[in-house]
Amino acid sequence: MSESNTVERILDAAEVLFAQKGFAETSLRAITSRAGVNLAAVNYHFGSKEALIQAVFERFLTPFSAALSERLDEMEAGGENITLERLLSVVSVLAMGSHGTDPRRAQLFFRLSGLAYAQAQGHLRSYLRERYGQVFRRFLRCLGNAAPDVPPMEMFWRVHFGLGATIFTLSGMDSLRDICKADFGADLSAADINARLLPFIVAGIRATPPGQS
Amino acid sequence: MSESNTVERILDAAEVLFAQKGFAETSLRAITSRAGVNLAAVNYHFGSKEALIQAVFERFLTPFSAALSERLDEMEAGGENITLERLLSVVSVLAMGSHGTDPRRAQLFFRLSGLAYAQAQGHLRSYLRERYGQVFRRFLRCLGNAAPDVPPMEMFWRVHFGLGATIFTLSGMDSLRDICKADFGADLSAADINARLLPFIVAGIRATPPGQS
DNA sequence: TGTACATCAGTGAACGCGCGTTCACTGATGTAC
DNA sequence: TGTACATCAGTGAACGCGCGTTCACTGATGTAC
Repeated sequence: MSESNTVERILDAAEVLFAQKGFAETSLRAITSRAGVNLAAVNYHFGSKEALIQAVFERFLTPFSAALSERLDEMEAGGENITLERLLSVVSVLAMGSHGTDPRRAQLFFRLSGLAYAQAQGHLRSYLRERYGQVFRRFLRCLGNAAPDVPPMEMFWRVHFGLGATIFTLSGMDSLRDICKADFGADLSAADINARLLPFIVAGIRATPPGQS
Repeated sequence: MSESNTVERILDAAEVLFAQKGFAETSLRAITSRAGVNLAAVNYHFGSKEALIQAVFERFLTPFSAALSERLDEMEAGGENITLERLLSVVSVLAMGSHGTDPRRAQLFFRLSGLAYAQAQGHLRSYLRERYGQVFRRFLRCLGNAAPDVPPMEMFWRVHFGLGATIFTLSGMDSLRDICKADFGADLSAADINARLLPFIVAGIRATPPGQS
């Protein structure tokens, strides 16, 4: 392998611990000790804690956004009529599957995204925007084509509403699932929750915009 | 006043700084220096940083949940038909207005809630659940009555989806508003965004549940 | 009315601790002549 | 083939810093006799 094993182990450990506790609350000592590597290795390989955080996101998002781009290419080339449901389920499947087959990875992904939005002082947010903004805007355009009744600006907000519902729910999924089990006796999987999210978001996006008949 | 001025000033400063940076990233030195009080005053009045965090939430949520309870009493006593739109707009108005008339306060509230969900290691989340869970469950029951076609468990999830959309959007409102202004030339107020959230959530909650005709 | 004591908000300085980062160093591997 | 040097992943120990918390103390106000 061209990448050293140490780098991967640091990223694995950081991913889990950041998702569990947050960025500021996770020390490099905790990460390196979990990874079984020397404390100084983080600064040796990444340069700083901040750069490590970005690297964790990059390892998640780069394959994801590449796969999304590719799927969008295929769908557009196919000339088929691309529905809202289709677009959202493609994203959902890619998010769940583009990091190996471990569904726990996908949950980490959403937890980290939630943290990133809540905590990031700017460095992370602007980095993500610059790095992945293009794919995001393309996806937004596809959504607009699939729901031509919704004006672009309305769509912009509704996508963020849906993103918020997704990130918030999947980021706090464990405790919500516990409550659900205690109150309703139903033991839901991540896929079950996803299946509930989709119709909610589709209906929200399709809602009659305010100030329209 | 029975409460000392120092206590209020600490809470004011903590509220703003926590919302700006997060809990771990905000030091007691930053808070006390902004408040213009002695560093030791936080531990004197609150006992610890953790207790200060809880106190910040309590000052927000206690008047809010009391006002919500009261409004629900009124509505139920009135015998009127309580619609989904009505319920959600009551919550929205109370959240916006129950902390004086300053709309900036409401935005802080959502930012803090987002942080609480993302960061809270448990102490804050379980504290909030214990302290305000009853009002929340009552509100959930009202929603169930207003949309009898949605099964209780489905409603549980959809309310959290809507909560997620709200908290996520209003918590990151400033930067989303900037993007919206840059991309669409529209300068939206918090009230405008709220007006867009409401139909999205109502439509999402009313969506045909999966596995139903 | 005067004195002794209790209470309490607030203070200034220091405490020990864990943090991210740095630095001189090791040892293995590759390269040039 | 042998030797000298360069590169590079990784290490162990220490650095200085900012953190939350503690503690002995002050000064004002209230209370008992």
